[in-house]
Amino acid sequence: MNKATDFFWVTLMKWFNKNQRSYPWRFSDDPYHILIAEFLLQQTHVRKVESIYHLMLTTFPTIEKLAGSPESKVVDIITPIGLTYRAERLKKTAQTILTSYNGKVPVYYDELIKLSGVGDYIANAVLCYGYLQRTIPIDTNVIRLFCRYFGLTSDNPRPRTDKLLASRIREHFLPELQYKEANLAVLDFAGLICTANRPKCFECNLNDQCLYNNK
DNA sequence: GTCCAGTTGC
DNA sequence: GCAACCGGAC
Repeated sequence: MNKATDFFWVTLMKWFNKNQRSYPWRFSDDPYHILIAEFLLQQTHVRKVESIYHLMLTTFPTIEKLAGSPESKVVDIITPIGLTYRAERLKKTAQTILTSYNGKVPVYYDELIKLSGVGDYIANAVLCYGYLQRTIPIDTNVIRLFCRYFGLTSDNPRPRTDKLLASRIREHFLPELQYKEANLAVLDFAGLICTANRPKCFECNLNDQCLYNNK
């Protein structure tokens, strides 16, 4: 890893140690909990997910419960956060895990990605947070932060969907240790400081070397 | 109006 | 590859 990347991670982790956010799903490494959390979090502000995550897990404490419950019961719970088609995918995925994987959330990317409603991001999130594997789920926050700081560009009008960009980040800018913490640090930093609108560059401790701030 | 811990199907 | 999906916050 080069010096600039090293400085980025060291500084970011320093910030994270003082400012990290606390969410219930961060206290679990149960792949089922992670799967539920990531399903709820897609295209949805974390604030809103906080309020129903607990209800989801108390209502469906196990994969068996979720697979055996009527879809409408899931819809009722997630209606307040929108994208209710997630209910059908959640139930379908629970059933698949039950019947095809003996009730255990798959450990392989190729299997995860086949589940209904599970794409590249959720598959990597389950592997990283649930199975503590050395991978990074790349979402809109990761893309935004890296593009700004390192001046990465994309031909794609929606950079967050740019697969080439994602592979470049995976290849060149990943930390060597503490994958889980590093991922969370990016999410928190991007959510609190390097926000989509009106980023708080004035209170950013990375602003010295940030290409976005110095452009 | 834009954005959100994205995924899917056209 | 890209729009559509959904509700609420800013």
